[in-house]
Amino acid sequence: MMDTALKRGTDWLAGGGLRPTRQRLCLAALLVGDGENRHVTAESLYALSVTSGEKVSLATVYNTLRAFCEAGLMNEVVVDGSKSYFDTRMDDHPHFYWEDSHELTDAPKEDLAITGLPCAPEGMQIARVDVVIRLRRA
Amino acid sequence: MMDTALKRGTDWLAGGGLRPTRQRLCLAALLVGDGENRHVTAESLYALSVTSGEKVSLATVYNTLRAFCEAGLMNEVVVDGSKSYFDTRMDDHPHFYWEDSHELTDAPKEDLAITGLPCAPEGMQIARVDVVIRLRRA
DNA sequence: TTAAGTGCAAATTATTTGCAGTAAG
DNA sequence: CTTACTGCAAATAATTTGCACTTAA
Repeated sequence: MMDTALKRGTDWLAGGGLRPTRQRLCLAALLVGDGENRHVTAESLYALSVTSGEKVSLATVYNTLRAFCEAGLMNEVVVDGSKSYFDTRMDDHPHFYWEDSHELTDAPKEDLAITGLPCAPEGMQIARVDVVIRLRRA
Repeated sequence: MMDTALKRGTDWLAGGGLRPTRQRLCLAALLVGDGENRHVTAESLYALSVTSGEKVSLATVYNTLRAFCEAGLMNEVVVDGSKSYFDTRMDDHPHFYWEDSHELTDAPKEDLAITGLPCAPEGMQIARVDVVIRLRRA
């Protein structure tokens, strides 16, 4: 009997039309295995893979995260000039960025709305609107 | 008679309580000399200094931009994981990020409003809300 | 079989730092 | 004077790439 995390990862990969290699399955299971959405950096996902016993090389983690984004399975979120965060949740939603711990989490979307968004300039379209709520210790 | 750009730069520096060295005056004049607000990267400001004839070393441009931010004269804006942008405009306002040219410009603020912003979690306060409108060629 | 995927180590890019020299107060 | 500031070159940090090897289809 196939464990749930692995199955979820397999399905998720298939959804992106990506070839299910050992390393991709491992990372997919770590990312979506519990059905929750997750925010990682290349470094943090690499650490997870090491802990899980199925180590994937750091370069491959980078390449794989990029592949997942290109396949439309994840989004890259930019909050901090120094690192890239990757989010398994695909709908447009705001983020909390914890300035002291450098962590990224989802912010409740429910009631948030942006009104009076400027029109895109001539010949351009709005690809996405990123909203990052920066939190500081009170 | 002191030229306007230089005077503006001098006043601006004084406002931050920073010692007016040759290099800081040069960069300040390039940044606020025309009274407009401006978006630069360390690299682009360095290039400007070279063109202006008053070259400032790249490392000093980095250190100086950082000093200007700490003095509350500029803000760092994060849009792209690979570079840091610095904005001379200090009020909270949205930005346009041109995905193909990697340029950052101000978006009209007038009518933009965010409603239903989630409350800051326990013990935290909202330091800032960054809104980046990503533009793509239509 | 065969093109896509992988690991490693070396290469890049953006940024920071150590330190000896220079200048502002 | 004396402490902050500067420039350079070397150091870091995050990410990418070249290339020989492995593996899914």
